[in-house]
Amino acid sequence: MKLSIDHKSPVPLHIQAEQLLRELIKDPAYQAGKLLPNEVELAKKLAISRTTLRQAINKLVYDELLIRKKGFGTKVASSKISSKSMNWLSFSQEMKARGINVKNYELHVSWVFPDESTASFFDISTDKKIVKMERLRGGSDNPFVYFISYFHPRIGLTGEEDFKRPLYEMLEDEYSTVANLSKEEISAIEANKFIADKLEIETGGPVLFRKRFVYDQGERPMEYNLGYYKAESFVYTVESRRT
Amino acid sequence: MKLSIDHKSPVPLHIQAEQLLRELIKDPAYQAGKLLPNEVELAKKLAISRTTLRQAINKLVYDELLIRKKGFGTKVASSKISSKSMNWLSFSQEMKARGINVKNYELHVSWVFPDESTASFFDISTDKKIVKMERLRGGSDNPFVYFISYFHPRIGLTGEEDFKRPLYEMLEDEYSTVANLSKEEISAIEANKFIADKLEIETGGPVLFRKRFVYDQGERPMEYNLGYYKAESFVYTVESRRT
DNA sequence: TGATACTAAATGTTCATACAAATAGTTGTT
DNA sequence: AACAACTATTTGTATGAACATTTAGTATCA
Repeated sequence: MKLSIDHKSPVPLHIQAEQLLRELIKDPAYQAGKLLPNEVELAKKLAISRTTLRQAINKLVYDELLIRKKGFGTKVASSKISSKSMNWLSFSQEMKARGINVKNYELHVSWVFPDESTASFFDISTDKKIVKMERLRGGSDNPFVYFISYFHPRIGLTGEEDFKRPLYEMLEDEYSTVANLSKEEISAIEANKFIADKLEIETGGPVLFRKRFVYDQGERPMEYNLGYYKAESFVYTVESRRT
Repeated sequence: MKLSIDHKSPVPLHIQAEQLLRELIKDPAYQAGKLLPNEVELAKKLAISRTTLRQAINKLVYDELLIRKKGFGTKVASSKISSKSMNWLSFSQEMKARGINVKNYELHVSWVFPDESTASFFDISTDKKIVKMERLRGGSDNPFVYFISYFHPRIGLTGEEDFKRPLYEMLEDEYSTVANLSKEEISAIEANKFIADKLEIETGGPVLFRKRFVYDQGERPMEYNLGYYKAESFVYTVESRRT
């Protein structure tokens, strides 16, 4: 563990300083409430300007890892929150764990032009086609979720893959692409006619809508997933703990 | 609405700039994706240094209200109200951080007999009254969430507390009760007549429903909270990472 | 047509410097 | 002992300057 700054590295100094601080504050003394070295001294020691050092500290303050007190000092925030929920089961695995047998009602793969928001997330242009996958899935009696997935062209999907396999397993095996981070947005919406037909409910009825932004190991966007869940049949659970 | 900086005000310039930007980006043109004026020009126009202006912009970028793109420009991030770290911040604090003024439309505290599931969660009998709090809250124009909270008798609430204060702050200060673990269930449901009336929507319309089971440091149940969010106006966000 | 090279414009990084404001402790006074 | 005034330390605010890097479009050339 290097606790110094490399001025020749292409990595910006404030990023290096931030990482260094993240290591530094693991020290039990700091965890116990000891004040960090003051900014002027620390900047001098690291051979960077106070401005640059503050940039790093600010980031950690934003992230609620550090607390500053004007005229006094900076210390580690006591009870840091970590709302990391483990939600890394695939849909089919998740259902299996609940004792529900997943049935695929529809599966459709196509090449389409991405819309604005999709292109923006992938950071590509809108006039280059990408792979889109649509799936209608559910229990043995009736469908209860409609998925739409878009994949980043970087992955190299052809559209001819075996999408009946668990998706992330296939991506990992065949394309060395591993999902690492998922940002999700859950909301309640009215079913439009299309979705209502698929889920066999009434138009205007409640639907749980989940957007997933999935990133690979390099924090690069890899999948954009939309899920429309029939209300009542799906509950999203989250567990978060103060540590 | 003043869109200029007062250099004589005791309010720091970067705070003023931040507030000014929050107003500025309400402009439909910016909401539609128009780039903000570039930093050098804008700083000159506001008669502050670029460094100070960047400090303000950085704050909004961190709050996910703005998106910067190196070599190109800065624009508004298109997204709705979300509850990113809502898990551990109070509702009002979270809204405040996003520049939304929270209004309390209704507040009602009462002593009631718990129903079966509530009593079961608290592990108490159903013939002992507990404190129930109901709140209708929202923005300046209309309500968008209805909360119902039940508290474990162990806490010792009298029902006479100042519920206008941030809830967890009050519980910590007055009753030494600290929330430590939260289990949540999110689903989409149809609004029944009662909820529809409160949220000013149609009966049967979509509502995002969140159940929270909150535990204290000793993992003992302390609060049971039900939240009914008006659809479209609320998005629940979760971020999870493989570790 | 299509690839390549260039360029203006914008954000990103870094520095040195100065003064303001709050804190916690110390010193002085009653 | 209680209160007030002072002080050293530390973070907060603000400036201006310079150069790096990336982007998106334009111009050039094969």
